[in-house]
Amino acid sequence: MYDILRKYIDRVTSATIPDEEFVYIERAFNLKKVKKKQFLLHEGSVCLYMTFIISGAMRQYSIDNNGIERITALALEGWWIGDRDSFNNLTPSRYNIDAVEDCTLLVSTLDQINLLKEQSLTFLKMAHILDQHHAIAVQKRIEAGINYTAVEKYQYLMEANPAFFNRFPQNMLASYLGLTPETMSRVRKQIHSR
Amino acid sequence: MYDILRKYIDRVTSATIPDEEFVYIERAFNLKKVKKKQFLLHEGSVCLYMTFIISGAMRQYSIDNNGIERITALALEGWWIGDRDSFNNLTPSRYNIDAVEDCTLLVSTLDQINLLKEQSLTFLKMAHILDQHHAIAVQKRIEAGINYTAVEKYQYLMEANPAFFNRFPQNMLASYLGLTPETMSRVRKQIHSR
DNA sequence: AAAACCCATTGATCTGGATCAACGCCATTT
DNA sequence: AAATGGCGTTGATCCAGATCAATGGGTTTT
Repeated sequence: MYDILRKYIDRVTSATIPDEEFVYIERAFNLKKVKKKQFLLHEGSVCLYMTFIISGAMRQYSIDNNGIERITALALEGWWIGDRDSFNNLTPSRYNIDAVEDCTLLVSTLDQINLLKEQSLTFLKMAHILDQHHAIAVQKRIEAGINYTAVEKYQYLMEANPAFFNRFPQNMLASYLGLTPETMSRVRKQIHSR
Repeated sequence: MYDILRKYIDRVTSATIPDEEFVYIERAFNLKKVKKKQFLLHEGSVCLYMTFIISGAMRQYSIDNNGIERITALALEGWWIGDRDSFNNLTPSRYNIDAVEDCTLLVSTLDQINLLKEQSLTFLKMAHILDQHHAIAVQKRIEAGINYTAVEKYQYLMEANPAFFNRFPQNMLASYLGLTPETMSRVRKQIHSR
């Protein structure tokens, strides 16, 4: 299990993490399995874990004033998921996180992560690089959300995260893009018939 | 000039940076003045500077396929501005950055920043905290862009960045929110008449 | 001080995507 | 094998916000 995380860290940092350093990482992360539809975080409670997905698919969403789900994040194996704000500041989260497929996870608490950042320079470096990647990806998502038409949003998702289309149902993708399932369906038809 | 940056770092890190460490920071940043409408970055060229604004107001924007400006970022004194993607990866930027008011800036190159992160642990810590803040702020902007109505977007901006309203013209705020100036004007009227 | 802009405002019209409604197809239950 | 419920599709209608157009005030330019 842990070797998947190990390979991931090596890849992100373009380095090979030494065994004696990886020991700290193993110690900081706990294995956790969740079944489909099981929750990792409930709205109103503090997000206690930063999670690395070994296998499976998860989603993060909030419930708006009209009671409908707004998906804010989708994640597959090799991705991180968690509410950064709640996790770092120990404040109640506005989000729910649950499993879309059965998942194998590696989870770590804030204390464990903070300790780890002091113990492993490689992990600190990885965290920093991830923040950069995150900032860039998120920048594009902002522009898509504000400026793009429905068709452009669909195309942006196909380009940015093609894997999502095989793993998440249409209605979740629609919610993630801020579209209704009906519009999503029509866009899909329009694009594939060309 | 530099003491403004110093106070900023102290505040963000909740610490007092020692003199001997701050010397490195002074060395890494250069003072730069730009007049209103002057450019700091042109679309197509690499973003060479990460910029801390001592005084003044700046904007970042791109030009869409129809030739209209899409403002992606607005920034005032005490804020950072720059295209992270282009800056870190030395790739051509899709954005323009120019001054909305006369500005006094502290700028630093990628090499200088990287060196500085090794020299000053406080600066590294600050960069890390800023990334956290950025991630949280940006999360809200994504949700606003995707889910909010025009009125809600206006309210979100009033809450998140009230200072913008005294410093940037309405049409820039409209572009930043993904609205037309006309809609912005109507929303404004509607909200203030209540 | 005129001219030329820039910017905000208001009105009229148009349209992309939401909403409402109905149907059919699979999967999962029972 | 029947029943149930989730999911995608299609059609009809509606509406928030865009677009088009005109006006006037303020500020910068000459």
